[in-house]
Amino acid sequence: MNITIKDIARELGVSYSSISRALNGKEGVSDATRTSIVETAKRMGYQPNELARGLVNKVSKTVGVIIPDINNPFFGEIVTGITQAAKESDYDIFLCISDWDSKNEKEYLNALRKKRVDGIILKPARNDCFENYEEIKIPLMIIENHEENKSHSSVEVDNERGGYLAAKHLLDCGYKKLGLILGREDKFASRQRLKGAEKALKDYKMMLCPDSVIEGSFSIEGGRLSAKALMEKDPDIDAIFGMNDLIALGALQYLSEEQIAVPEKVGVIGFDNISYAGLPQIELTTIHQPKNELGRLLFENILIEIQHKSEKEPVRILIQPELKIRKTTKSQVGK
Amino acid sequence: MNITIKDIARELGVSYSSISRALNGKEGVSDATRTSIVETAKRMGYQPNELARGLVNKVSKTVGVIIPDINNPFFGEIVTGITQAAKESDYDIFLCISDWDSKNEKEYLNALRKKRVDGIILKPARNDCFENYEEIKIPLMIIENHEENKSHSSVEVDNERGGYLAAKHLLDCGYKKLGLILGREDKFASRQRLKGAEKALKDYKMMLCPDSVIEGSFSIEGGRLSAKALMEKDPDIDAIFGMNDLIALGALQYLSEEQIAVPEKVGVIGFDNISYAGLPQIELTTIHQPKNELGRLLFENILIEIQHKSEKEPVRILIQPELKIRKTTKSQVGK
DNA sequence: GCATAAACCACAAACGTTTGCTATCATTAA
DNA sequence: TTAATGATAGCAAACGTTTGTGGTTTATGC
Repeated sequence: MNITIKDIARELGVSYSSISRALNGKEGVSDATRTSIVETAKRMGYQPNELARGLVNKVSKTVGVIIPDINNPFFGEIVTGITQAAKESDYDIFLCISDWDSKNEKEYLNALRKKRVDGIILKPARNDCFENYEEIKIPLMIIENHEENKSHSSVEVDNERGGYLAAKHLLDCGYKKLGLILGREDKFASRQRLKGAEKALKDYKMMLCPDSVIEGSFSIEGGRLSAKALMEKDPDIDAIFGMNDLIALGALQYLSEEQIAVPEKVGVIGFDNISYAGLPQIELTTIHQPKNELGRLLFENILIEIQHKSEKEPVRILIQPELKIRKTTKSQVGK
Repeated sequence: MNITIKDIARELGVSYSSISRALNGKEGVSDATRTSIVETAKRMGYQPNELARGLVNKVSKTVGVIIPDINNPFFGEIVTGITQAAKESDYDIFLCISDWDSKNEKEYLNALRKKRVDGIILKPARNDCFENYEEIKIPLMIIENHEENKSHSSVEVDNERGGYLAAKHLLDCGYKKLGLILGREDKFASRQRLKGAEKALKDYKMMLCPDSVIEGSFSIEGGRLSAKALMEKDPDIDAIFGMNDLIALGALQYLSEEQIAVPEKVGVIGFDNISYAGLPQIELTTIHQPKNELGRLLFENILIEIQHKSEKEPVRILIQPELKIRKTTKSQVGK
């Protein structure tokens, strides 16, 4: 059995309210008793029961993080950023993997409510039914929020701008016919990036034909399959923009299988800049997202929401992405 | 404020003990009151306070997981396996990242104790001071336990066998002079793998010269640096065995920078078989560990320990690794 | 030496549950 | 009709904390 405040009280012959006050640095105990309490608490190996504390304080010093997939390094790095920031504030995090399934997401949301977490950081499994989040009365911080959800705070990269940068780069390289692979798991972010890409094309007086846009899944295998479908439908495509690096990696895999030269015949660009994209064997051109920083921001802002729970306007923090040119695209012409 | 059992009791005019019994499926309430209770509980959106339940039940339905680095896909996949298994048993997991630092590990261990987790799954940050774990009176499941720690259960791959398989494969390919890069973060696993490698060499009447064994860090950059140091010290080395895939990836990076042909001039083998090792651009030969399964086993066994907390002999579960031949080693001669 | 204030500390209620015990009531058997 | 039985339901204590209130001691000033 764990030793409690009462054990210490009995040991020292004082009331247990004094123990609590002494250990929490509150006034109302003399220095003498305080030190003796602190000392014997340490000697007896006392560890406060956070469940009991949480019950009376209504604070659990815990936040929940719901992400779709920890094996996607994009989320891995975000989680790293979150945990680093959390540790500095003595928070612990519940990790929940939704596997891109809103049913799981809902179940986790419920579980976290029962565990009385102070806040939740969430990447929506499906970015369309954010009405679900309304009934949660816990501070919520959303990773890549849907445009129309004005009632929750969020942190995200400027997806439209990222899409613009990617497409513009491809065109600057001299590629003529772009193929896009969207992610079916996150239609919203994908569409924003698509929107940016269309803007870039328009700048160049070009248009996207519907056949050049395809939807696949956010994984290497998904990217491979989609690239295959895309190229078989339209062999003239000479550049592929994958909505995340995993998809781009899959496209690269398909092209290598078909022995299509990259970047000469076909250029490839991704999104996220996961660490493996920088490997010398890969050298994927991509749009960089500052993932660790994103994680920190997420945690720091949920902390603020927790502290000013009452009323605070939701914030929407937008980070600027950066084009990271590597070797899966040709060097830009005329530069 | 969250609605409680008392609110329901007031609403229905029954005592709150009945509410508890009804909602937990215990006997002592008639079917009629039970259904009416269950119904209004749902209607009012009641969510039990798990902190309060934990306080009286002394069970939090929570396990802590302490790993060094979530960005290493090896741990990412283990965590995935753990969370999948945990979800099936309605457990939530606290994720803690020790960053290979035992100070952090200790702090997390303490935090988890305070939060009254039911069990802890832990990859030691330094596999040498396992005495620390003695004082924790919570069921513990160790990932790759130190040989001499007999007092805690563990799950691990047969590291010695894995090292043997790796070295034997290199020799079977015709490589003559092996260089090994150990991981300084996990000296114990590294040494076991080294031991296996030495055994293979002995089978071939060969020996390892001390200069061919170097210690680096478990990261791509660490592998690159170590490979460089190794080859500069002894340019005759024609095969590198990295103690994890990250190190091997770093070695590959160095070799590519120096334009040394892989696998013709130098062969490379890793350990873990992280997903990126199978990419067509990489095709790293490695020793496969069934990471997802490992995660499941870890959770299933901690559950058993939790349930039979009293006295149960610690178990040591050993999984067999498998050689995964790809393209960073020559094809085996005479086969 | 006494009144007053300040400092210290103990008591008890509260947080939201679970659960052993007891009281009530209806049912059944004698 | 009565006593015994069994099913329901309520009471209250407990889990380990925090904290408002009030009581006791000590110091302070006159």
